[in-house]
Amino acid sequence: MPELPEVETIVRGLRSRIVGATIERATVRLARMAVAPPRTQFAAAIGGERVVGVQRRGKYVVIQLSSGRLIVTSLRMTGRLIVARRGAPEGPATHLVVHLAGGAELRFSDVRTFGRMRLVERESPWDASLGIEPLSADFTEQAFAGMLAGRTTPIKVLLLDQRRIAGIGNIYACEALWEARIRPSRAARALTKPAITRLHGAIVDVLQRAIACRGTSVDDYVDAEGQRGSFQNDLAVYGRAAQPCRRCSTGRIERSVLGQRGTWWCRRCQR
DNA sequence: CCGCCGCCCTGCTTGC
DNA sequence: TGCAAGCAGGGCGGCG
Repeated sequence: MPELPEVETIVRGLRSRIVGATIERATVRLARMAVAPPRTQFAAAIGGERVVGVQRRGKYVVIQLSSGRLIVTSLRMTGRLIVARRGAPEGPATHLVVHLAGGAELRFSDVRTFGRMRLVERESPWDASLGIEPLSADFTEQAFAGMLAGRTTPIKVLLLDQRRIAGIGNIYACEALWEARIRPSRAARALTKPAITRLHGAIVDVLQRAIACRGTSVDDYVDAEGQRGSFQNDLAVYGRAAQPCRRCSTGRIERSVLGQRGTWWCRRCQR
């Protein structure tokens, strides 16, 4: 499940490998993986473009093209973006290949086929519905407090809402709430000022630590070079049902469901 | 604007 | 042991 730290790691890998390269052509093997504006063929449209930059926005990989257009990729749960030499062994479920001049290719694979690669016209407000970047200067404690004010939504559900904060997924929502000692089901508006301060800091901290570990590989995630991350070794709660809490050691990690998503937490030290 | 629900899809887990 | 049903989950469209 690529979330912000995984996508950031992928983007950094892509940046050093495909910026400056010219796109010769693309092969779309599974049509629904490639979305383009009406009456535009994705593969034909990107042929001849040059890659001028690679950015991250929330959980999206944004490849900037010389025409000013963007290739915006959503990896969802099992999507992978890997750069390889032409002819090198190919992983399973490779549904789209972008062939680059010089013999490299960008491979987009996805076992569950939920991922999408979208061609976006220049000046398009494609990310208008995405919220604040949690690692940017805009993510102040005051801005965060403003999102929570008056909301009865469980705090964990709010953390997953990409319209407010962009990039947090299930793993890091669980981990940040544990670090801040806040129960995931707590109504957002019920957080005290000290709790908001702790959670704001925990979000930034856990995301930065995960980036330093090149992401969490609990299942499918690998970076642009096909390498796994290591933050799965540092997880305090996610996927650790029935195991002792790493902080209080007497509490056992519980699993419940919030907003249709598995949620892991310590009943003893998260309130 | 807001929140909720169902759908998309396939591999793994569960239970008989 | 074998098989089918159930489950998982990010984003999006539809609905109230």
